[in-house]
Amino acid sequence: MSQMQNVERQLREMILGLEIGPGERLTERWIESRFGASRTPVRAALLRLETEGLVGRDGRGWTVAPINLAELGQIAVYREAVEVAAVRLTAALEDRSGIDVIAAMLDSCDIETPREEWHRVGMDFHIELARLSGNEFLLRAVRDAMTRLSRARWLEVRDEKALGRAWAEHHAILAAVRAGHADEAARLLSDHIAGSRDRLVASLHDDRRGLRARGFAVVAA
Amino acid sequence: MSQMQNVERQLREMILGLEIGPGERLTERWIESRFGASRTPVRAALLRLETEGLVGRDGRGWTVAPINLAELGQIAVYREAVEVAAVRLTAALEDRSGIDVIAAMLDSCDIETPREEWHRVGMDFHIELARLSGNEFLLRAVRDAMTRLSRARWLEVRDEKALGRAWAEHHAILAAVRAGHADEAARLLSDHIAGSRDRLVASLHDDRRGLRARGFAVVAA
DNA sequence: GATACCAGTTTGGGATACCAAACTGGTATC
DNA sequence: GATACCAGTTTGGTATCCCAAACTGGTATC
Repeated sequence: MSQMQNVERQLREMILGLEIGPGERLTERWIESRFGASRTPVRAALLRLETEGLVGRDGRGWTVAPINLAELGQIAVYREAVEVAAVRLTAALEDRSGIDVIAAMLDSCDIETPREEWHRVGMDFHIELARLSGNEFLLRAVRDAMTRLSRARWLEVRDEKALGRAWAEHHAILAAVRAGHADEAARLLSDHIAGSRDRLVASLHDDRRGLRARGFAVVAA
Repeated sequence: MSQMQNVERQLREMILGLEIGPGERLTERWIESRFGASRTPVRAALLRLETEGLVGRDGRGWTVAPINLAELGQIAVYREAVEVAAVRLTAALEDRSGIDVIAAMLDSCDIETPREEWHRVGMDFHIELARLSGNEFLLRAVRDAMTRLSRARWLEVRDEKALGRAWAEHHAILAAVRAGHADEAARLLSDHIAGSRDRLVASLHDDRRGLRARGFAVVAA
């Protein structure tokens, strides 16, 4: 594993895990000493994370991307477009057995499962569903969107009822795809994404003072 | 203008302009001497062009991305999803006056216009149409798709009839969006993209021997 | 007290030196 | 003639050094 990949992976995990807060300033020298790498791989890692939208430039200098409520709305529109396209492709396939693997993944979560695992599975559901389409670009788009949503979803206040509803909606989507009902799957997926966005933005909007108190930059919608 | 931006821009232009052929090997030292910059900005530029899909890694080492016919098909599906979503958003806007600017851009091309300009306008049409939606992610996706299609479209053998048909289809799409007919605009755009893909892939498939004779790597569908 | 200014420090951009792995071309061996 | 092998070269990965611009904190001036 090269130093560049090391720094990139660890820095991404620190950002997604909120160990470095949204809006925080980053200096190449701090990262250098933090990970024991020189500035060359550090700069390469920052350039990659910039294209993922996890870090941005602040004039000269780097900052961790803030939580941006307006952006969350735009991402919802974007992912709806690509996820619906992917699901329609998948519903038209002859071999849709990949669905069962995703269903099993959903079922691996129960009341005992830690929140972190629910979070991961909730994102992987959409990524793996897009993968079934066989289209690299749709898959990449969904993965990119989920990465950008990851921190916001982690900060969202979700009760068990919300988790259960999402779980049921995911299963309903799979059932429609499995049956080859493209229109129904598309409708269910659209509704799921819209509802998910509404709850997410509402939760973060209500919580924005608390988030800012934790030192997290939150850009209003 | 920083050296990194300089190298990135010039190298991108050389690749898109086919001054460096698809599949060709690149060495950091050659780029360094070619543009009079040191390896630091050269590496930064390569990392960015890698995310654009214009260069890729070949084990150790860099290569200009080959022309990939299978990829062209996947990109068509991807751009149809995002462009249709963008056009539906735009058709639902109250202020759709931006349409007129795009129409004027189309009309700036006539029989005297050099082929290079037709090529640019043909791509900018789709990019500017996506921009009107106001969604940054849809815009970025369309821009990315057009960048990846650029070289293939340049290599496509297009007669004047084909150019005229594309021009007419573009105007028809604009008219539907201007009238607020989202479904019609979506249908016209879908058909336009599918037809464009079919002609593109067919042309390159027929020409693949000639392309390879010019030293261009062409990956079959 | 407000402000303009200045020296010292920090920071990203760039250039260069060094290294290990991969590649190349030739040679010795069978 | 084919092949295994070895020294020399190339190349990307990394560390380090230098620089100019931006920032900081304090001070002198009004």
